[in-house]
Amino acid sequence: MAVDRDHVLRSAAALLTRKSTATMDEVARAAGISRATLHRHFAGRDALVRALEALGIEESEAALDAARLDDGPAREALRRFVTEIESAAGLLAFLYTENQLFEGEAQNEGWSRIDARIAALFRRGQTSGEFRIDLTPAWLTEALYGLMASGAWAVAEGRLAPKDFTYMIVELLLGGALRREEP
Amino acid sequence: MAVDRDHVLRSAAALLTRKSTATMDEVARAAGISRATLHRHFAGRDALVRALEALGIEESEAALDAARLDDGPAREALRRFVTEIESAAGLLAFLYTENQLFEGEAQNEGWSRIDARIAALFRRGQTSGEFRIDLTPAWLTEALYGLMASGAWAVAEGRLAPKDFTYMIVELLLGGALRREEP
DNA sequence: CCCAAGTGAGACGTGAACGTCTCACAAGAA
DNA sequence: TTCTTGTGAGACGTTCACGTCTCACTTGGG
Repeated sequence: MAVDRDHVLRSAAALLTRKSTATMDEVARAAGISRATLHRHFAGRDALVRALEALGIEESEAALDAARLDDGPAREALRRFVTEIESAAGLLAFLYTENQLFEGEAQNEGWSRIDARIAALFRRGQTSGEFRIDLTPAWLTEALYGLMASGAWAVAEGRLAPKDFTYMIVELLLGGALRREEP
Repeated sequence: MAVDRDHVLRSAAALLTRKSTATMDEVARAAGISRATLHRHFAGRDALVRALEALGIEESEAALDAARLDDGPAREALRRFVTEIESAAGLLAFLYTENQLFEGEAQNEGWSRIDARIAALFRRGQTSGEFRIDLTPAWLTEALYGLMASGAWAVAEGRLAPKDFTYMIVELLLGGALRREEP
């Protein structure tokens, strides 16, 4: 009888990834509940987005934990992270663009924590000599977000096979498009 | 007296890059005209977005022409293209996300032409042995869009210096994050 | 069995943005 | 100067999604 809050959030995430302007009614139907019930659990669209944001942050931090960013080569840590985050990539792509229009308002501090952890990984790679130092950790972090969003949309629209998601992102981010003699 | 259509479009592009949900009134004020006059030139929000789309396509094709994609090493052609497109990157970032919600409707064929030309550049680079072949031209094209959007937003929000825009995008896309002994 | 809690369906009022319209005014052309 | 054209300001009605509310129904617990 009781609505599964987590199921509602994941349905909403899946829908909003495809159509970021979906109405509350569409969100409710996608979750298989009525608009009234949706409002009983989330005061309004804003509250829903905030809940999705919290979910996105939670999943990101879980992926960061599972990827053990401090262990082994930075490149392998990055690969583990992208593998872990894949299932949440669509949600993150939605939140990434949604954040663009929160102009003025301070962004959730959770994102700052996540940014810092990812940037620290790139910095560690630079310090160890694994990564080049002319691309700043902040930019590499930003680029990772952009590639994840592109990858998530490409998968959603059938332009990229889901199984290639991690490989394409990690290989491009780490190795770039240029062919190299020595791997 | 007569309104400068091009000026209106560029104002709208600049505003919508920052705030994609801006109202027609905000767009009008940003261009320094009244809402009534804006409606005299663009029947509605949809028509405005279509006009912006046409502008984005026009600027993209102009950049493609100016970059002479068929000349010299593919990597240099790519660098020329990103340099040429930089001034329109914000507009393209807006259109890139806006396209996500045109589900169902066929996208403007102009984008198909542009996609094809960029993908052809990557394919040329692969054929010549310059680029690796395990990353598909379609994905490299998608990734380029994603990085341009990330770059444009990062610049708009002050996280990236405008002068570094081209370098960061091209270097990451071509060379990746890994440090290499031989350049 | 009965009751309480949660849900679905739908009505209702609200507010925002839209698109249209009118009218007065300013600028350039005749 | 006079006339024409385009603009600004604002009023107006419409649409759409929102948030709230009611009421009947279902489901699970006591």
